[in-house]
Amino acid sequence: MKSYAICDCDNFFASCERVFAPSLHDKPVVILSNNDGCIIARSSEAKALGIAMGTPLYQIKDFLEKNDVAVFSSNYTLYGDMSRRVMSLLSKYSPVFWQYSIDEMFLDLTGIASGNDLLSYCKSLRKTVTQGTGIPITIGIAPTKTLAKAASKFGKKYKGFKGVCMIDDETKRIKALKMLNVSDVWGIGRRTNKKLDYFGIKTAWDFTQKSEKWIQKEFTVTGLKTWKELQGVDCINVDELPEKKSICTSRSFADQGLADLSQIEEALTNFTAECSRKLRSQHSCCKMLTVFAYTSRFRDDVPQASIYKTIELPVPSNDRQELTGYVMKTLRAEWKAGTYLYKKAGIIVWEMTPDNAIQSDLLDTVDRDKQAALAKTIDAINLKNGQDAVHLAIQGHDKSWFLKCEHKSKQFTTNLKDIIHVK
DNA sequence: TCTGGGGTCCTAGGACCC
DNA sequence: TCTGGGGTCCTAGGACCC
Repeated sequence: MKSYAICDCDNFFASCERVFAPSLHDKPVVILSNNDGCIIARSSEAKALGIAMGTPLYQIKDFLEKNDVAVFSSNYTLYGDMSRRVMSLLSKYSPVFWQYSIDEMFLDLTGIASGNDLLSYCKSLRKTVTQGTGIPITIGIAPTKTLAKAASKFGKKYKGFKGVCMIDDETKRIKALKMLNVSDVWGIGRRTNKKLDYFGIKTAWDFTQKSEKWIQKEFTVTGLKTWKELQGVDCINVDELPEKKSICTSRSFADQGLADLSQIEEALTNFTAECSRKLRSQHSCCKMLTVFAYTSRFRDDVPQASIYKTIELPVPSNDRQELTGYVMKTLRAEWKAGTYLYKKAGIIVWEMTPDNAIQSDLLDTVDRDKQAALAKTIDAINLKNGQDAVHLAIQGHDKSWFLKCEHKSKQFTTNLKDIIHVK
């Protein structure tokens, strides 16, 4: 039998902020999305106040003030760095691990220990992470990943588990399934839950009592995988080091949005720069590229428009200048006459190939070696002097379209000038 | 007035071919 | 002009995750 552990940071973004603001230890904390738009993370105290995920800030601004809630703009540099510290500690506890998200990691603990020994192993792991980083975590252990996720739900909900919950025999499995709402099962979302509700399926246990055939018919292969995993059959496999199949860089624009082509051009050029950097960092080139821009779906008082155009590159690339050229050409070709307030835009790249295996085109006139050398040099300069110290002219420098973030904490861990002073 | 960003996987349906 | 079915490939969009 397999043993998987899911290690999940508690209220990750809020916990990161609290590491550097200890006075907020028992206080409600919320984190805002880009543009300070809506709530994307909450401390347990904030959850207890009934603040829902995704609530627009303007709707609850007064409520936050009244309840003395600490408010932060998102600081992804800080969260990314804290995540790296946590993941590095976790990965020392098993040769087989898989980082599932910024704040979660699966460990394959098969054969490392079992029963009470496995429990102690994970308790010591939890202590190491909390002491080493200041971030509290919860660990769920079970023979399948879906059951491990369920175990971590219980670990978070019931304090008696002290952050480590294990489902390792039939009695515990059945008990857990009967206590678990089917909507809380990993892989069951809102829509599926609605359908399940219609069939009178309330708990994970109810779900597992249906026949395999029926599940397959109503919920396709995805539902069937979840069904099997809940029975204890390990069938969700993951790559240990997954290469991304697509990379997306997109943003919403502040306030009403942007109307001018030149502003969207500037924004998209910056997104392209970021996207090409992500491509180069995983040593990939992309063959396909999508450019998109939308007006706000929440507004019916202004005209709506959307641009969504995919192109195929003659030769796969990860070069900023070259990709920018394609993006500009596509945007200008798709630009719609009339005045529209674009609220969001971005680019997606996919169909990746390794950057050392590019099949060049006979008609390709670009000197690929020269291009790669230039990109490498610019990346090195920017690493040393700050992102986009060297940039394309069209990227602009006033960044008028750029993000609103009025409550941002400092880069405590990644910028020397923001380091904490000890008196 | 203000409402996130970045992923994966699956399927329905259109285009095309025989 | 009428008449059919089956296969593949592609893509937009849905559903889910954090």
